[in-house]
Amino acid sequence: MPRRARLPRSFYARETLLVAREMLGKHLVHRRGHELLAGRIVETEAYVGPDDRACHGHRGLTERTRVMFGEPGHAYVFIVYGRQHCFNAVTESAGYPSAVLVRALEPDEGVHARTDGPGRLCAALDITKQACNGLDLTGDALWLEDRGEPAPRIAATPRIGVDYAGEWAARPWRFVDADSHWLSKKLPREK
DNA sequence: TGCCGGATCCTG
DNA sequence: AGGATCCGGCAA
Repeated sequence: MPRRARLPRSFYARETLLVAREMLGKHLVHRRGHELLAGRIVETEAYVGPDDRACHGHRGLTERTRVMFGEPGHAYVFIVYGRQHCFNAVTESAGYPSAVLVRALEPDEGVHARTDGPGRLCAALDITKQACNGLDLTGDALWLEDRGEPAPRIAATPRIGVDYAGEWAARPWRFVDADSHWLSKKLPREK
């Protein structure tokens, strides 16, 4: 069995909006012992630098956001509302806080629970802050892979759950596979 | 040390 | 529509 083609660090070390779009259609894979838990990414959000009021890095470097300020191609996993874990891939360059949140997957290998929503997909893939925050995405535990599938049709909307961010909340930095049935929120109906 | 808000989810 | 739930960040 050939080693799976993980996305290289150079994939992540680029403009966050571009990475967020290109992550659609890639597969997120978590190795848990002998089994793999995986899903096809159908929804992402970009969090872009210290000026973005919705980005955790906006408030500066803290213990919670340390990974986000580090090298690209690492997992930034945090806990919200006491119970939900959220998975991000760190982007751009060290010192610049930016990441792509994965908000929904289409389940494939080993996954039976719901994967629509950032907290649900982490539960379904057994991604936790304790075990996964800071993991190198070019390593053997947690990674993204390109299976050579055609790029999906992409739609952009404002990000979810960041109304506190003022004008930044309106920016269309949520990206979805426009043809997916596995999104965390429905798209506005097409004309 | 204490308080407050949150990149969500579930129930009713 | 509203409550659960608890950690991190900041003020004191």
